[in-house]
Amino acid sequence: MSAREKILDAAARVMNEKGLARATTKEIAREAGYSEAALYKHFADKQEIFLGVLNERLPRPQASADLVGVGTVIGNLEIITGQLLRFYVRTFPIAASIFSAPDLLASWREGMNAKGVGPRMPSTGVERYLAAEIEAGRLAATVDPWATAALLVGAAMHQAFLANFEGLDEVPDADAVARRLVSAVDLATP
Amino acid sequence: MSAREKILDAAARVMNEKGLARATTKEIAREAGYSEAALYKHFADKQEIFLGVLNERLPRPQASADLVGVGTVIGNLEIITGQLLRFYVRTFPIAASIFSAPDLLASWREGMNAKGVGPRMPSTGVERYLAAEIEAGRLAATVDPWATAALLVGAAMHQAFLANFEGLDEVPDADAVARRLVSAVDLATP
DNA sequence: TGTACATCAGTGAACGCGCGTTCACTGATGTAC
DNA sequence: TGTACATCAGTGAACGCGCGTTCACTGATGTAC
Repeated sequence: MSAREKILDAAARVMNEKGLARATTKEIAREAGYSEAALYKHFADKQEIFLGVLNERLPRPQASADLVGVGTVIGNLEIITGQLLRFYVRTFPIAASIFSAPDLLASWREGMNAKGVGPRMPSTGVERYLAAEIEAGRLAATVDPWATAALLVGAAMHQAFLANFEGLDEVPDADAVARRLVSAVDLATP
Repeated sequence: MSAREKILDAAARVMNEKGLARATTKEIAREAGYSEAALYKHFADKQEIFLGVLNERLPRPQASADLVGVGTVIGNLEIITGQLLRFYVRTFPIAASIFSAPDLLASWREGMNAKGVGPRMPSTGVERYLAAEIEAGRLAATVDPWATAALLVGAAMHQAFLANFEGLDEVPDADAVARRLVSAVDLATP
């Protein structure tokens, strides 16, 4: 593994364990097993290390397009919601940190915009899945894909927030929570 | 207004505008119109200022108990969801910041636990409201108060997060968003 | 094959700066008699 | 009423420290001929 990758791994670990405020060049270098000076052979400055972590070390949400038409819609939404709970619980600590440094947040947002990704990916993914199931005649046309996606994705993020707030690294009984959330949305079949 | 209150106001403003990372004693003092030394006449250290802001300057979620039995359940949930959107959009920047400083997060959590409040207040509030409406016979007993509250509160927080991420200070079309979210949960009447 | 040189990841030590905090002090206000 | 003293919010200047960053250097590896 290249030094660059080791440094990003180390930085991600420090950010997760000690928080952005204590993710200093000294800590990152120590964790990576290099001198502080070595960081500057691979990154222009500290902010570039953080951007590297955000862009290359945050978990990616899973795509749900391949579930269209298979199994049951409710079963699929339970799977998707479970994945979202796991995704957000791992993403939250670092992603939330960034709000303490508006400069970093702005750089990250610009980078994301340039690549056409961003924090709406999970909800637009679920929205597209629901629209496809309506199209496939497996879900009533009265279902609002945007709102339903907003509810499930939002609830997943919120549960992940609560778990992180309490110092947990996973949402307790994630699958049961996912089932209960899905059962409370309005999902008429045609 | 006492110096203590002015300092807390100033700190809250700096935290909102420049972020926790740049909320230095110098900035807070300047914003408050005092010398840095004056801060230490009213607070033991910088962390105590931050805890003061968290405990005394974060908006409080509104209670929804007084809505039971009046108007319509759906109308009330739209009002509640709209309030949640406004609550979270103002709370989010500072609350999220805290995840960059786990020490501060831990102190805050302990203080909250001691007072019996915490980040579950909005969802338990909505949950209690729904349970009361079921009790009052205005909502089917098949509705799951916990899950319904988790969906609406979660979606509100998520929409607030998206707005903040984009640098906005309010959720666009909050009332329309609230209506659409409420319409997508399963709310059978008896 | 041997030799001279170029490249480059990595380092120890130092740099200046801004941070949180403390110090000795001031001056206004209150209190005792 | 006047005087002596106590209290206390607030300050300017300084403190030491840890931060991000740079510097001159090393030594291993690759390359030309």
